[in-house]
Amino acid sequence: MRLIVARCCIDYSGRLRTRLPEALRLLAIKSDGSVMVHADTGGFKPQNWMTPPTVIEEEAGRIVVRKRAGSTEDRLDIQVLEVLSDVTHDMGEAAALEKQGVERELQELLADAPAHCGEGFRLVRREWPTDIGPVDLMCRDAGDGWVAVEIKRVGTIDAVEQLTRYLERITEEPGFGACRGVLAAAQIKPQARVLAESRGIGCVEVDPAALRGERVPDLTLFAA
Amino acid sequence: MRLIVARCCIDYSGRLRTRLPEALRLLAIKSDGSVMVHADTGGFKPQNWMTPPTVIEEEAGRIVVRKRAGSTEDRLDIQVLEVLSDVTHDMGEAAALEKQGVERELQELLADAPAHCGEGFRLVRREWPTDIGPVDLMCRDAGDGWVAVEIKRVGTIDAVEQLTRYLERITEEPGFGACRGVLAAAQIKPQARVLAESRGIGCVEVDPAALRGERVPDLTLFAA
DNA sequence: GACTTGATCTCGGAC
DNA sequence: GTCCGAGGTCAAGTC
Repeated sequence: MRLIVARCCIDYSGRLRTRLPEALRLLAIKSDGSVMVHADTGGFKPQNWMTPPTVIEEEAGRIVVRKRAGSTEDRLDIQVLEVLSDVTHDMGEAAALEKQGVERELQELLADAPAHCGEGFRLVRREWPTDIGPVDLMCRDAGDGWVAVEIKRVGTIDAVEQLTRYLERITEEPGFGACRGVLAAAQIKPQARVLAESRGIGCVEVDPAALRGERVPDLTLFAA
Repeated sequence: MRLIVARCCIDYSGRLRTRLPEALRLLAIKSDGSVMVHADTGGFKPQNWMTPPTVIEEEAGRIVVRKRAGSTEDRLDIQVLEVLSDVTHDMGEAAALEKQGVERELQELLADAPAHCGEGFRLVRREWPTDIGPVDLMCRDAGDGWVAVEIKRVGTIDAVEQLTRYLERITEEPGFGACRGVLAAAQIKPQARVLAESRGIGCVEVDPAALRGERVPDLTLFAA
């Protein structure tokens, strides 16, 4: 990785055009050709960047980064006015990031314990297919009625729209005339709740930590 | 800005939990408290990061970055095993990025030339207010009928949903019973087009470059 | 302060 | 290849 601290001004053209006036910035060039332009503020997002594959041309006082983007070209034109530092480090291979706690995990937990989505719910199938995408969980309720469950980490108005589209499709199929909808999420936004209730869609907030803890049920609870 | 190149392993916990095994990485700490962890590959997104405001604690072989996140805490725990470089640069103020070619520009161009959204369209108002947000352009068509125009750079299924919600509200108002909807975008996704047409919403693809070129109309076209 | 929308989003998965 | 959905989205603007 090459790290350059320099006074520079930068023009980008591609899907849009931008200009960065003269200032001190960090230019970072990764060994895979990634280029980032960072100011000393503004969080993790660069002011400008280019993802691989790139072509980097360098001459006195100027670095041009180019990339084919379909029929057109992405171009980062860096005018280097003053270099304060320019160092390169050989960093070898990086290891991949391991994640837990996202939507997929929540779906697995609720598939194992569908009653958390509603009294007496039993799982029929995960990823129930429709022609506009899969329903996360298809269940039957205590009275054997069909229930489509949409799972999100955060339940928003979009999740309600998505579930509504699924229900439109499902209720067109024979045998599903009475299919209900339930939105299950770790957190449900108030406006999503209002929209859901106005459409007869149920809302359930679930606690991932509690579900995780239940994964091995305490069978002694009902013993003795 | 402080730039550290070090062999390290990192644990993040917050909305989710992640682990990064031992490897050489760049640790960048901005003067506003932003922290980024970059490998030598993988584009502009850091493997881990923390946006301001943060609290950074440092002791031998360890950097802990913390942040209040509601009732819980975000925490980046960096075990530093070997430091190859550790430099700090004073970078002063950065200048803001100036953009052109995004949705706002497209709205301005179409407001100046609403006929590109449909034959004989005349602009009544930009940002027409409804109680769920503003309609980009409210127009009347050649027959004086109302038309709500939603503008996107890329027209997706979400844009159709958004316009549908506006139309639901507008048609509830007296005098708008016949309001039509048109989705105008530089590019419209096929599935969005299908959904739009199934709901009676029109689709128009517009070329920003052509609109830009028309901005100063060639009046001599009709002269002499 | 909460919520909504846009983004050079990025990234992954499915068809 | 194209499209759609998730994201520790981030960040800006509005209510």
